[in-house]
Amino acid sequence: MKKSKYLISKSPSELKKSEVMDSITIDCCIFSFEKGEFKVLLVQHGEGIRKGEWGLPGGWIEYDEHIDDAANRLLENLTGLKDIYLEQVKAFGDPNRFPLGRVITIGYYALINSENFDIKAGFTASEAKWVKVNEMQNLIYDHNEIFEASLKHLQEKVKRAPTGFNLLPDKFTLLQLMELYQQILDIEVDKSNFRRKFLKMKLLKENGDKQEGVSHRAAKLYSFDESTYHQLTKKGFNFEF
Amino acid sequence: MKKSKYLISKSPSELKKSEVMDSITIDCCIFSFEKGEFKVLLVQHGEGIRKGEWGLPGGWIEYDEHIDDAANRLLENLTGLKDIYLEQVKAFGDPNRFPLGRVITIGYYALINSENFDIKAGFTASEAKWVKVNEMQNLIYDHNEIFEASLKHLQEKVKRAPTGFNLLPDKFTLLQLMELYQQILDIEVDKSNFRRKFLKMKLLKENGDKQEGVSHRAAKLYSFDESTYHQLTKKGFNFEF
DNA sequence: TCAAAAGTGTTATGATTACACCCATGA
DNA sequence: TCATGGGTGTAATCATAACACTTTTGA
Repeated sequence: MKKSKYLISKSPSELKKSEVMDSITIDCCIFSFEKGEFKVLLVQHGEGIRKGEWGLPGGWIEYDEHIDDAANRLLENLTGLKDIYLEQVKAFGDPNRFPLGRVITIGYYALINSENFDIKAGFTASEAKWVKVNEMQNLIYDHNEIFEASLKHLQEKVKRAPTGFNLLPDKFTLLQLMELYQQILDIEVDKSNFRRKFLKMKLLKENGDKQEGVSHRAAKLYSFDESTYHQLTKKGFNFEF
Repeated sequence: MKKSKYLISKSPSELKKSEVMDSITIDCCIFSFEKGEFKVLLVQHGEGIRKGEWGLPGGWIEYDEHIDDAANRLLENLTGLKDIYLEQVKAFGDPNRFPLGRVITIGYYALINSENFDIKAGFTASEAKWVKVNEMQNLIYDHNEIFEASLKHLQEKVKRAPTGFNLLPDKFTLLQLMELYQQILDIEVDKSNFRRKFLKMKLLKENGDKQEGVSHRAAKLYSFDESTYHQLTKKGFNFEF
């Protein structure tokens, strides 16, 4: 599928079944947390009437493809990564959201661990960029609305399930985790209280490793203990701070 | 729009722009709480290959109509009620969810106060029925999945915003409210603790009225105080029990 | 030895839980 | 007077918030 999402060359009803769905698309907020900064990936539109403007990456859905699979395919094409954490936000259906015809879009968000990610896998530097979540610019179409809804959805999710781990490397320090929560939720938390609360949950396991090459006391490294999470998942967690 | 949602007489691409979107629909869980019972509205399909089976009410989206407006229109046609509480759940996009072609559906749920609702406004008795949420039967297509997702969405919503009031009449007793929470969340709560917690929130106002015609001590009637809610809404509520 | 971040301890306050108990009303 | 639901009180326990404090490390 080489066609740009935003270039409609024929009217939707001329498209054949064997191609893609003609009036519905996917748009995706890809979040990352790199060097303590919470960011989203934007792409520059290379074709169509809004050429050069920035928006969220998106694409069409193939006729016999699950919408979740379409989002995963899009993500893999863009980043080269498989098995990314992905969640649907909702459908956006203002009839005027897209100027060239009636197109409903389904918003998704993805959480990637930018450690093993190379933006050039999908794009050259001029076509994609990371921007800080709290410094979002004006985006094409209704993409600011999609971004806001995705962020809100992630904030709610992160408060009741240990979702944030998907943004961190396998091993991380407690203060990295704390910084992550602070930035996603846009709050300040007390270090001591954060430690106590998180450690009490038994979701983290130590393996004796410590930070290396830092010019201060080396912090213990933790990893997320999925097994105890699944045991406790029924009860309903509360990650509020 | 007289066409049944589930009867596709022409292939989607033959439909004209001036009609409806051809590969996307709305399905809606309509919840009510009547005589202490938490229920959903099911309709019997009158046309198409699955004639006679039960499912959620649904319909097409017009070409120049917002999806939320489509859901509202559907709801009004069905119930005769305007300004119903309505929320989108998500899109459902399994390519095999609908046997006659590729149709993605957007799930919504509505909360109605069955006091001022007459099911016959939209349907005759043989075409629609209320079923208890905890006694759900097998439904057509993927409607069980849509129902489960809607219920979960409502459960989450009700825990962090005073949403449940939409299911109650304007004036209600504390124990009716408690019964509602118990049924939506499928939990048991302590009467005394429920009272204390809810009253401390200042979301309820008394107006001196009491129950009438009951064969036990008459309970005070409360109503939801929207103004204090909006003052406090920033802080983020916690309705967990 | 100093800065910088890691990590610990303490206390007041408030929320939650699990009870037992009393009250008002119509049948 | 009794059944039925309405409504109150209390004490133990647990969670949270706001602090001050100590430890380790490389430069």
